[in-house]
Amino acid sequence: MDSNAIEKKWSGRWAEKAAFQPDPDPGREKRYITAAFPYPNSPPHIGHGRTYTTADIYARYLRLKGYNVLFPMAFHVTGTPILAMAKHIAAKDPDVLGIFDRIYGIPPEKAATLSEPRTLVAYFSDEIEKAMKEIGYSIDWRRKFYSYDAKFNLFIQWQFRKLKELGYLIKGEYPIAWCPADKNAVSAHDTRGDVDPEVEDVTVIKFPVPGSPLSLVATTYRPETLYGVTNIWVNPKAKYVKARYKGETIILAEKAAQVLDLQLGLEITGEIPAADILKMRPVNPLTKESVPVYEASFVSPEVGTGIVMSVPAHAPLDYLALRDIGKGNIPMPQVVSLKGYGPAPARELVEKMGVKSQDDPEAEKATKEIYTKEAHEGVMVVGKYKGQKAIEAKEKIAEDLKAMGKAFHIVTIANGPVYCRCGAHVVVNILKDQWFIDYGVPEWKAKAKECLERMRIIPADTRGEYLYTIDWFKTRPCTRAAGLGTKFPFDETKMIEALSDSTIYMAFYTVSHLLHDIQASEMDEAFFDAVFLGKGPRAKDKKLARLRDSFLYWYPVDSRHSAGDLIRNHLTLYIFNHVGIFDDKKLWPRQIVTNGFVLMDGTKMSKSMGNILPLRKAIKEYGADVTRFSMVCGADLTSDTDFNKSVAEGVRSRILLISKLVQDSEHKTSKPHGRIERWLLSRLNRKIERAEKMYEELAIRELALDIFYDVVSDLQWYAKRSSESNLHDFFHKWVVLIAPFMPHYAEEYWEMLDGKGFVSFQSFPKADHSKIDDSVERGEELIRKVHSDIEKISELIGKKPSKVTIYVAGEWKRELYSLAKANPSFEGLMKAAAAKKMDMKAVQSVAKQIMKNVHSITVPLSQKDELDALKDAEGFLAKEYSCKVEVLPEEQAKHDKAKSSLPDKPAIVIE
RNA sequence: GCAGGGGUAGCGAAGUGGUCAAACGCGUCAGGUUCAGGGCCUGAUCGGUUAGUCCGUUCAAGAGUUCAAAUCUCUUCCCCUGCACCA
Repeated sequence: MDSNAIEKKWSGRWAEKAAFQPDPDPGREKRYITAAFPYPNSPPHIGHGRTYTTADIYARYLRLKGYNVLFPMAFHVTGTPILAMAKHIAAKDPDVLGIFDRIYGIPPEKAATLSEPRTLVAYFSDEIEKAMKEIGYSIDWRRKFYSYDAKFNLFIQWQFRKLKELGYLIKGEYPIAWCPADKNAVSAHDTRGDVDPEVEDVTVIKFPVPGSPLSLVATTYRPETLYGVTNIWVNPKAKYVKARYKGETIILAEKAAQVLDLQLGLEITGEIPAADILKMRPVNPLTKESVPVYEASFVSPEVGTGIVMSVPAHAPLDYLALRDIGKGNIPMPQVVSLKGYGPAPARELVEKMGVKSQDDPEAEKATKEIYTKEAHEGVMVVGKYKGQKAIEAKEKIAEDLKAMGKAFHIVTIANGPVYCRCGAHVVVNILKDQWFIDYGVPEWKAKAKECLERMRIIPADTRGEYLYTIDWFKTRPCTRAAGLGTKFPFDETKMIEALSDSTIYMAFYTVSHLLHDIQASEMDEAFFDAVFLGKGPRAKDKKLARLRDSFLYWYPVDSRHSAGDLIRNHLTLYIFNHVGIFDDKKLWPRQIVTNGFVLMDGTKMSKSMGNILPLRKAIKEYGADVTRFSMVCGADLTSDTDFNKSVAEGVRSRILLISKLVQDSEHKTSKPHGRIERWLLSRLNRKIERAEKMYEELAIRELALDIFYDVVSDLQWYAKRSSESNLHDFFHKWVVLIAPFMPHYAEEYWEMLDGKGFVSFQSFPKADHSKIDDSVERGEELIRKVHSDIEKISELIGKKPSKVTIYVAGEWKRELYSLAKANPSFEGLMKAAAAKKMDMKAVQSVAKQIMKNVHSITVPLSQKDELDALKDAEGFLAKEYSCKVEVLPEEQAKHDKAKSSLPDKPAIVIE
């Protein structure tokens, strides 16, 4: 059977019959499944497939359970990455073109035509759609849209108007990493070396200079150490300036002033030579002490304010700089006590490490060590917060100083210096009218938590992560200056940011295919209010009733699927926005399912490694069903799964084996079921019973092991044990069970087995309890054990058996097991046996065996059951070892060894 | 640092108190096959031992609870992920 041909055949038929294009059907219960929509800036690879495959398996399972199931798909094109990709292509970026060529097989000529964002989107979304069709996702493609479609834009703008009405949209200041040359926000992919600029608040403390209106402003990460300041540092090689800031005149480095101007609004009034500063005696605002100003080379005019306060007891650099100018012996007031150190931990460590000077690279190591240690273990020994932890005092002191006007804070690049690709030094800018969504509103948070509580979360142990994220969300900027998507309705020069426009789009799917005959101009506030909220002036509009009905039929989303990394943003935003926009709790999300990633041959797929397997290539090479299988069955839902050739090959060869067996059992026969068929069906019905629960819990891996791998090994055993194949009944049930995993083969098998209609729409098999037969299964286990024992023994004695005799333990030995259960001690058992007047000599040796596992005794099969099983296998065993095989009860023994037979462990005599 | 998740045989990965020397898959080794290779089949794969057995030592390290621990408790070490404007 050629898998690609089968796939084509069945995907063709599904499409032809519009099998997966459901419409509201009030007579049937619905299930609505969505997965995070793809971002088409490159072709799909197998890593993209896991979430959708999981969702599709689930959707297909629910269909078998009789639900009317909707599984739609669309494309997310919002934001800058598509623009960036188009730009790279336009610039003929060799890296990008090389990856397309080598990995995805897109020749440079073809790639060159994709320099327009919309062309690029069209091409890659088409690739994704094709791949998704080829792999057999049961998606309703009628509902497809792009997040830059005009009608979708109107929907999103409506959403934002609602958020504003609710008071969730606010305007404020926001610090961002900024390139002063490009006059643009900077993120990781805009910087040299792809450094992600981290912004960080830093405290600046004012040291007023007596007798003048001036203040020196010192930057510090450790305001609590202000008690221990001995002096101020400036760099004599740097230029310093005076600047007006909020009615005061402050002194700081010129470079610092330029950088900070953006956020502080400084007016530079003149230069001031470092030599003049060195003569000043500024006042510590906390201790009111006058301190000298000294020079130090470690002070960088670009970091902070270019002025640093010196706390030699706790800052290695400060101590080193003092020592460098011959003042290493001045008194160093202690601020923080640190276990294992004396009153000046910085000096102690510096001496211990033998750091040479402030320019010694070791100085940084010492600094890091002291800072982290003191932050976590340090306790204040002076001041208002004496006795408190340094880390707590730090915040409080900074707040106190700010409240008194003796300090302020600035925002800097924590991991600086970072450079823009244009070469400019990245600084921090404060955006004055940035729009935010305020996820900090307490009622909103409370609703989000309520929703979470009502929701089913799979895997269950990720629930805490959602809760954490809900708590952690504060205000979140929701617009950007550039990118594709939707214009922000209250400032059309801005675009709605990419995570903010994809929070309730699942509602849009319910009507997206019904909008053809509705003009965009008609889709106003009242339109969306009517369709999605059922209120407003058009709520009774008959024309909109169909849309409203469709929405109400499908909503809420019964299961949302995504990779686990989206819990921290998208999935939590999804919860927030649903509970925010939709008052009716019946419309709130019901379930979220998250999964891990796909590894390629054990390592993370990456462009630089070149180990990316394009999805369409995988499908072509291994077939759709094998690819589906290999993507999701290798690991638990949460953990990463490995896609590799040998796993895929293993799946394929198993499918081939099954195909062969199905071919042999195409038609129903009237042949009766023998013991081995009964065994197989017993196993199958047990699996069916378990499978339903596993499907409900999306225990994909367990399912795969149980209803696929395990079934294959059952079938292999069956093939050995049976003389002729009689599997029609078995497959008729099993094929439906496995169909969600391998829909194409399942359809093909179903057809071969004379099934009617699509297997995709059959009923999930019911476990037939009358077919579950414990003794048959245990009997078969026994046969397997005996089979392998014969193998072992004949190998050990180094000869092929010419005759095998199997002695089955007598009934009295079995009775002993029951007695042992009631009397779980050696003496107890012996007494009980004596009371039954058993042959105590024989009992003793059996009892010894039993006592080994007295706490976990299982009652063995009866002698008759064991005999029946083994006699049934006589022919099989004889064939296996090409010799005569005889099964006898122990009582008919012709050999001493028979005595050592035990329940579940017949004696075997090989001659 | 904070939060979350982990450390099990050569590898991946099950296993949450007894039936565990530990599923399953891969790899490796041996044998078989109308056998180039590959595939397929059978067996082995902690050490020792044996007519199918039994014994010893294991589940990051250490301590404890228990008749019984990979599984429960405590301590330590190590690893991974996230920490915001990035889709």
